[in-house]
Amino acid sequence: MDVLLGLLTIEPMSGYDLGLTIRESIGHFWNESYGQIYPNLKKLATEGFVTSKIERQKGKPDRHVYSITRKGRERLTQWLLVPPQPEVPRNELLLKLFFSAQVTPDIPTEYLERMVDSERGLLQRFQQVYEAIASNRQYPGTPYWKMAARFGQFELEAHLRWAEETLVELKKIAGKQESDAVTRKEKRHAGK
Amino acid sequence: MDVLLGLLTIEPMSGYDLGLTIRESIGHFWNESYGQIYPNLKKLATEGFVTSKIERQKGKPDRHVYSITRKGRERLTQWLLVPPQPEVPRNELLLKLFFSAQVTPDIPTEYLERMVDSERGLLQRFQQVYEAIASNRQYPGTPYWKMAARFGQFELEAHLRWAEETLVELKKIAGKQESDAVTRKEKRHAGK
DNA sequence: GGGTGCATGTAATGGGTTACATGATTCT
DNA sequence: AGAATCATGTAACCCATTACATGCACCC
Repeated sequence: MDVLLGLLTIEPMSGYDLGLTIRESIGHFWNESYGQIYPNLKKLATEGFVTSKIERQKGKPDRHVYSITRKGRERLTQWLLVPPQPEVPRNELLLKLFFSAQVTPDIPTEYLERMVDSERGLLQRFQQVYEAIASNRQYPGTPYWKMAARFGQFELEAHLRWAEETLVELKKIAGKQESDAVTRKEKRHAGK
Repeated sequence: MDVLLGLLTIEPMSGYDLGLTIRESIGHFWNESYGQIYPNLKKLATEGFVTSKIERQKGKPDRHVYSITRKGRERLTQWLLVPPQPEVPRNELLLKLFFSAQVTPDIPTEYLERMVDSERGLLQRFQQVYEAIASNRQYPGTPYWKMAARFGQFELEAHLRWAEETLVELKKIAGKQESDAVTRKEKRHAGK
C-alpha cells in the first residue's frame, strides 16, 4: 500500500511499472504481487491519495498512469513516522537445517550449495545496482537507496561466509558417518 | 505444521510447550502463534501423525501431551527432502529508510538506533544459547542446532556493522542540511 | 486487588499468493 | 506455431495474527 505511494514520489507510473520497479529495485527487502498492486491502486485513488490518467496505446491495453497527490504525500509522511515493527522471521532453509539430523547430511549440503550459487549471483547484481544508484547523483533519495543496497551486500556476504563454514561442518559429519559405517561393518566381520 | 512434527522428535510436548520452545529456541528464524499451533496439532492427530495423552493437573487446565508417530516421522522426512523455497523478503525498516528523503534524517536515525539496541541484546543472548547447545553434546541434533545459531550470529553482526556505517552517513546528511539552512539564512540577510 | 503464568481453544479478520481471463504484438 | 512481453483486473484460496473466552494459582 504505502510502498506504492513511496515509489510514486519518484515518478508517475502504471501498476505494471510499479510491479517491475518493486521486483528489480527494492525486491531484496520488499515484495508485492500484482494481485495486490492493482486493487490497492484503486483504493488509493478512491481515497484521493493518487490520481490516474489513461494513456491509450495501439495493440496494447491502455496504461493507467498514477500520480501521487498532496494528500498522498501527507499519508506517506505519516506512515514514515510510525516506527517499523520487528518482523516475524521465516527462514525455511534454516528450519530444515535445524531438523537435518532426521536425514543424511548430503540433503542440507545440497540446499546450502544452491543458496551459495544464488546468493553469489545476487551479490554481483547488487554491486551493479549500487554503482547505478551512485552515478544517479541528482535525486534526493539516492543516499538512502545506497544505504538500503549496502544492507543487502552486508547480509549476503555474511550468508556466504556462514555457508562456507557450515559446508565444512557438514562434510565432517558426512565423513564421520561413513567411517562409523565402516567400523560397524568391521565389527560384523569380526563376528559381532 | 511440520515445525511441530520436528520439535516433537526431540521430546513429547504440549501445544503450550511447543509455543515456548519455538519462541526461545528457533524464534530467530521461525515463528508460529498459538492460533496456529492448537488447530494444527488437532489436524495432525486426526491424520495419525501424532498421538496425544492427557495429563491431569490440579489447579491448572489439563495438559495435552503430543508424541510423534512413525507415520509422522515419515512425513517429516518427506518434508525435509523438499528443497526450501526462496522466501519473500519484507523488511519494513529498510523500506522506510529507502523513502526517508521524504522526512528529516533524525527519523531513520532513531529507527537504526533502536535496531542496534535490540540486536545487540539478541547477539548476547545468542552467544549464551550457543554455549548451552554446545554443552548439550549427547543429542544427534546438536551440530545442526549450532549451525542455525551461528547463522543468527553472522547475520546480527553484519546488521550491526551496517548500522554503524549507516548512522555515520545519516549524521553527514543531517549536518549538511543544517549548514544549508545557515547558508540560506545568510543569503537572506545579505539581501537575497 | 490486580497482574502474570499456566493451558486450552475458537472466530473474526486481514493480508497475500495463485490462478484465471483477455488480447494484440513481437521474438524464436 | 508457440512462447514471451505488455497490461489490466478478479476470485478463490490459504495462511496467519489478533482478540476473545475460560479459570485457577501465585506474587506484590
